[in-house]
Amino acid sequence: MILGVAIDTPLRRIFDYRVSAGQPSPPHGGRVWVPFGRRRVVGIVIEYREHTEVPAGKLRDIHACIDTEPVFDPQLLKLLLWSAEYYRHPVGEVLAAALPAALRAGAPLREELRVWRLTEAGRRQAMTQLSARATRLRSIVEYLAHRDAAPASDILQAAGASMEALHRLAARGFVEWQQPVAETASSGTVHPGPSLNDAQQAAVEHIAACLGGFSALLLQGVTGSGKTEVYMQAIAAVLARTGQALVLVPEIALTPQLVSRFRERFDLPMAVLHSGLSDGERLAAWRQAQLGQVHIVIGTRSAVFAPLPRLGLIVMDEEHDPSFKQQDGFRYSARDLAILRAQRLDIPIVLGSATPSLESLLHARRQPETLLRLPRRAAGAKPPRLSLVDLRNQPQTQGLATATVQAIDRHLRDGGQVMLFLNRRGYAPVMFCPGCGWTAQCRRCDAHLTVHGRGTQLACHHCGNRQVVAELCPLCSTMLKPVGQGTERIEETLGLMFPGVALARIDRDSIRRKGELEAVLTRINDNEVRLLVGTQMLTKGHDFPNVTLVVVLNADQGLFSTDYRASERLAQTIVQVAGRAGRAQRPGEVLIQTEYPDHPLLTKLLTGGYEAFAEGALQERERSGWPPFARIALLRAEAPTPAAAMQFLHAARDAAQAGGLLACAQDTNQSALRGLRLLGPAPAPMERRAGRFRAQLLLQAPSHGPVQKFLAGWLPILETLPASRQVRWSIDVDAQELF
DNA sequence: AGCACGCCGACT
DNA sequence: GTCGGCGTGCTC
Repeated sequence: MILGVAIDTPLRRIFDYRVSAGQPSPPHGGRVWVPFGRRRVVGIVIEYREHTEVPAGKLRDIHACIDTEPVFDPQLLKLLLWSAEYYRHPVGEVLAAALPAALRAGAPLREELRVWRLTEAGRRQAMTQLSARATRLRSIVEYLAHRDAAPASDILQAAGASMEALHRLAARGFVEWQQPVAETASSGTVHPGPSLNDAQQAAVEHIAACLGGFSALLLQGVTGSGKTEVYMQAIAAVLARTGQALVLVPEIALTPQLVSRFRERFDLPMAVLHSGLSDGERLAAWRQAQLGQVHIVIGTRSAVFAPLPRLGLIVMDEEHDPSFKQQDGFRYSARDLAILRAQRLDIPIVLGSATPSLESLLHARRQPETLLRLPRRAAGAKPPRLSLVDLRNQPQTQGLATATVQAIDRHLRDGGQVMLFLNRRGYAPVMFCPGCGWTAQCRRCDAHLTVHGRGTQLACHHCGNRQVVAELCPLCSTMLKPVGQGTERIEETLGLMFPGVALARIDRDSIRRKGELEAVLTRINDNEVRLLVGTQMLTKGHDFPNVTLVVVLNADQGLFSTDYRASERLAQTIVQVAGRAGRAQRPGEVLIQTEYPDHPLLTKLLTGGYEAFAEGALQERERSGWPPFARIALLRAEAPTPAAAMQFLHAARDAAQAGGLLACAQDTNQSALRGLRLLGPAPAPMERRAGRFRAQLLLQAPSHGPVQKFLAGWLPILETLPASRQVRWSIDVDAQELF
């Protein structure tokens, strides 16, 4: 019998192994130990065959089976195999990404029920009575001597012994096993939620009516409209049918507060899955999910692969968030895979957002019955009033326009809280020489160094490189000057303008440890802090009931980007930040500082809100042939020299030409590659990063069929290109950021 | 990615 | 005379 085995390696193929007739054969989707080169690795069986093309001299036997049951159920395995193919990523790495590290390393699938310990006799006499030559037995005793009890797998691994050795010790009365204490089951009740408004009620009823079949529902609710409440009541309906629910959120930062709201409502076993867990915690959560012991799983991106035997509903919160697309390695979109998973399981998925992705809006436009709207804020709070502050015609102090300062002062005196949003951490983005125009650049990136610590330190935000700042210009010895504003400097300026007003800054530099964010948020909600400055961190999900004024300090950054998605991101950010204002009784005000008050993005957003902006953006995308009206993939390359990266991409392009792949694309009749184009290669917008030069080649087609067809023919050729050895290259299907 | 083999510079 | 640099070749 021949097994097709997926191995955690960047090689884009599976490896065939033999299993002899007498050996126990592992299940499909189960793990095996196999010899691989000179290593012994864990692989996952994904094919059973009678024959193989592999020459007999190369074919090897598997070493051992690890599992008697699959680690991935057939549905999940199929989804993973599909993903590997779709994202053109090596299967072994894809399967590894979906498995907790412990299982990747060969840990048992099921938690071991037995723990082994030394008996009293073993503790006193084993070392003296055991033969000096029984090294394995002695090391087991030694291992157990300084701990209470341990599962067999730990003991055997540490002692390098086999189960037989443990049994021999048991026979001599030196060790014994016992069942660990069973966990207490939770009561399994769902507390009633608050009463819903009409829109919420309609949404919950609609979702509940969809249970048991596939539908992709967009829950478009303005910030503060009570989306979480809708999720929870919809989940209650699934639980009532004994189903499991999967809740996906963009960031770990959002999980603690969401989890605590869920725990208050659901007195049921739940699990949390995110990158902040230890290997042991992740393994435990994964096992509980797989055994169906937990009813709800809340997790970040990779939780889309969580094993859930009775999955009945998927909820994806902040569905538009870019962190649902993995940005390195296996570049999957958790959003797209969650929809696919729901479709294959024939269950509904709820995509929630105040600022839906254009993909979701297009889908809702084509199938209006899938759109659920929450147009009003839940607690009867009024929507915030947005206005622009024209930076061209008034004096500013350190990036704060006079009108802005006056507004801040007014809100503070009225007893409100003020939040300032600036997507730029540090003190100043540039260190500049007034004498000769020199600026401090990163040695390894095409970027300015950012000034930190009131001008005492320089740091590169792209490669992490840090250095102490020189006071004088290295060229002309003039005193250097920090130019522009970051959150640190805004904090300093506000401190001088509003002495005595308690101030907090929230960004990656000020929030270092776990729990620090929570602590600051508590101080804010207790009204201890009146002025808040922060980056993205402020925009995501947190509730600030006392904030009455929100200021967006530099909206202009995203207005003229080359990235086709930048304007969508900017609009989403502005609307999300604006949504932080006036969530309780007091009405909110939002000020957006700009040099371009007539820019269509801003005027659309102000007069018609996110929907008007999105409408315009969709028309623009349709006209120019970008997603969601087309599909793209990006071939990225990075190398120690700019020439090497470009050479590889040119070679890749030529190879497509030579292989006839592009000729088909230009053929106007029924070619499978119709309408496909290659654009570039071109250097990345920031060509040099961390000392490596980056370039990209863009693939564009009217639908994903041609993209897939093209990549299937192209990738095997790329692997054989001589130029590929000089570069690190990767393919990004449905790329979201153009480098 | 690992890991080993293999052929040229500064050291016990 | 050896330790060790990373080029290149392979993994069923």
